Amino acid sequence: MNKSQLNRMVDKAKNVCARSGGRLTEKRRGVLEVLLASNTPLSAYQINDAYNKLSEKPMPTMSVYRILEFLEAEDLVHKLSSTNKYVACSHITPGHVHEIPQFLICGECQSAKEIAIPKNIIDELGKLVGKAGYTLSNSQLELQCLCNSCSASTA
Amino acid sequence: MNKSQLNRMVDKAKNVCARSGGRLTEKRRGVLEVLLASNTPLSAYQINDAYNKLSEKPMPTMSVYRILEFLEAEDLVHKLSSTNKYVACSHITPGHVHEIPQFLICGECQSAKEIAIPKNIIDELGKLVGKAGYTLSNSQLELQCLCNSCSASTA
DNA sequence: ATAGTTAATGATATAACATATCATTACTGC
DNA sequence: GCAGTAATGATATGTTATATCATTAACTAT
Repeated sequence: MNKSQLNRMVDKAKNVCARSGGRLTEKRRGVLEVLLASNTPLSAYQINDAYNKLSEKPMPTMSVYRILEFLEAEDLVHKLSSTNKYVACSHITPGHVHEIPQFLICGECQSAKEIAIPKNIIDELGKLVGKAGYTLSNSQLELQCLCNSCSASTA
Repeated sequence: MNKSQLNRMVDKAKNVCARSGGRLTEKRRGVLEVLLASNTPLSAYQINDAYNKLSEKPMPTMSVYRILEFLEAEDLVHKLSSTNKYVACSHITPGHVHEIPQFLICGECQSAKEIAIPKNIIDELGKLVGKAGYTLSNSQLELQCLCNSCSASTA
């Protein structure tokens, strides 16, 4: 993502926060920028390192976790629980109705792509789940995949 | 799971290992029994604690991880990567062809149920993934749910 | 049966991921 | 500018996982 795209995203993020009364502070913005600039999901500690390289003043790890928590609540960031990594939401738009995010994670290059899974597939899953005596609550799917460029170079 | 069911499972597990040339040692059997006896998935450290309560000789954590790795390779145990917990496979049968396991995890009581997801749903997912420029590799779904008894008591 | 080999486990250290808690600073509304 | 709230800092600790080298157990071939 280039500089001007990044700035546009940050502007949108500011608006997302404004709507909810949240404050996109300097540090929160910094963490979000680190994620927006990254090609792959990052761990909290990786984010911390990246942030500290850019900023004069290092941030304690604790703050990174707190900030990630905030950004997740604003739907600006998602956590990939299968890999313990964090990724900027690819639909940062004020007023955007967030569906449950679904991710394709490349096992080779670690890239992650956020996709939408059509309602009918989710509904089918929901029925199955129902038959098994459960009810879907928050089903963020994280699918282990290979991306095309990695499967090309592997082959 | 009662004692005789457990023994049957362990016997089957022994056969599963025999087929692959693996050895179901005392300790590996102990770890598997801990998981079979549990109502919920357990972390490696919880397994360690449970094992150490039963056995005279405590086992180092490292061994638990190694044993879990072995049991996973034999498809006797699955790891839930969204919760970092381990669960005994519910289809321990020698010669059983393992499909990708799918789990429903109750966010309230933590119970996990292993289910099969029909091929057609997986195929639909696979098509979607293909359109996004990825290929499914190992897609163990872990769906966050509520089980019926928890949703009854919550309501 | 035993020496050589491989598999399994023990012991120890350390890395990676995450939360708890109390103190301090910064912003916000009056 | 003061009171109240939100954000961050500092520090400690808990939890999950891997690396590595030493030791013990089991299997194999002679």
